[in-house]
Amino acid sequence: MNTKELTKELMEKISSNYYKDMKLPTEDMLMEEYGVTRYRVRKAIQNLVDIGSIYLVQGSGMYIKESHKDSIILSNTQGLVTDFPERKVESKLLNLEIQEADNSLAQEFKCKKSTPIYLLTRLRYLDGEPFSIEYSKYNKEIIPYLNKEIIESSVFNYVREDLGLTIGFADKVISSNKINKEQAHLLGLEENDPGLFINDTVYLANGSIFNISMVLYNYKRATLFDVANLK
Amino acid sequence: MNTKELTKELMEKISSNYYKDMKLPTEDMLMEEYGVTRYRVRKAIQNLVDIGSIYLVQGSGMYIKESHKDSIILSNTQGLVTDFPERKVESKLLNLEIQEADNSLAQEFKCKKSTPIYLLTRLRYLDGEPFSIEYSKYNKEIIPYLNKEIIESSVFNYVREDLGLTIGFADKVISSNKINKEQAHLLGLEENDPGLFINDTVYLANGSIFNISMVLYNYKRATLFDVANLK
DNA sequence: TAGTGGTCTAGACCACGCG
DNA sequence: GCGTGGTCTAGACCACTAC
Repeated sequence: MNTKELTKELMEKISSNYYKDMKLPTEDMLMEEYGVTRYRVRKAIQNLVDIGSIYLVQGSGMYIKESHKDSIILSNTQGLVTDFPERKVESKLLNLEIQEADNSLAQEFKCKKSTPIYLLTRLRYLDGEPFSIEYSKYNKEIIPYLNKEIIESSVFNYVREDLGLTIGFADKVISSNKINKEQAHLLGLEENDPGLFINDTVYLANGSIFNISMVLYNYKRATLFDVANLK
Repeated sequence: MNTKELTKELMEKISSNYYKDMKLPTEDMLMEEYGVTRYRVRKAIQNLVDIGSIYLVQGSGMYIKESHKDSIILSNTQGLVTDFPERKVESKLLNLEIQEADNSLAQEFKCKKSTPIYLLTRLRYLDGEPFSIEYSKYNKEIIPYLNKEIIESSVFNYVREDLGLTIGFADKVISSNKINKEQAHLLGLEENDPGLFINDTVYLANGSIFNISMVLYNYKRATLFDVANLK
């Protein structure tokens, strides 16, 4: 059992309330139970800490935190479909076009000028109610083909599973601002209501930028979760 | 040179543009240069990745990202004073009282009922302009004494340096909502303008909760930054 | 294929909490 | 003082990029 498998195993045990005293077994016990070395136990444990599932106290033990399953967990958000596996996610494509990168786009994507870029807008629903509006740009040299079907399910899963690419990380800038009349209409809100915005720049594992998005979340429905390490 | 010192050293070199090709030396070179083992080099590097200073590409190298020094870096925000060392941070105490924990407060703090709790409100200025309003609660059994002077500088620094306590981590829930008339007046905004909210629960390294806050940021001035690991 | 970062082993010793 | 997690060493081998 490698680190990834062990992480998954522990995540499942935690979310199914297997550890009723809200404390994990000690490192030594996990090493023994799964027949792995301390390195793997600690790596898997670190993954759980990073997503806010548990916290560690030196000399004492590893404690399970309350679940934050209704929030978007910033440190590893993989898209709505993956973030909320138990809920109904639907997407409606509002606009799709291809544009050649001008200077500004080329700079954002760190690509050559006139590289083709997909521009698209999606309205996303969670449990049947409008949840977010997504204004996305994809480098077409990396993602050569997109269609309505892919866009209305999960672009990230398509990139990973069908294109076989490895997504690396995303830079996220979070802010709040007033929404306009059109956005309000789409989300079932009023003009000038608050909007929760995330500007994403998404990198493949090889360092190239394949996606830049602005996502506007319905302020009545979306909350974000993060853990800050202050040691 | 231990991991902490090496991390600091590399952070300083990065922020002073020492690495002009925007790439760090290889792990082997850093091991040699600082006379440390690979373990420490990789730990220090990981710290830089976590705060979004650099990103790593297997087989290629370690690349420096654009600085996000004007955003609050969520993964290690230590309070405004520490987050913006080059800018002027001022705080005005609006309210300070002590209250015994009722059932609800006791549950939040995981403390006994009737534990004394400090309640305080601060208006915080960045470079002379109103930046945020902070509604904070501190467990008085852990932080036995607070006064105007401490509150108007940095409570976190007081906790660390004067009380000698080690802060562990903070859970953060981020949302957006309308602000009320009083909040608008304090921040120089209009009633029902958007507000960027963070609800913090802050733990000591020993696992006890010493601080719970709601912070309302001026939506025209504050942005948050985070890196999501998607591998 | 050379050079880079990623995973992993098998240990040792340290720092902290808790009884 | 014992048991817990934290730091660290000195290696080995793997996976990926870039040429």
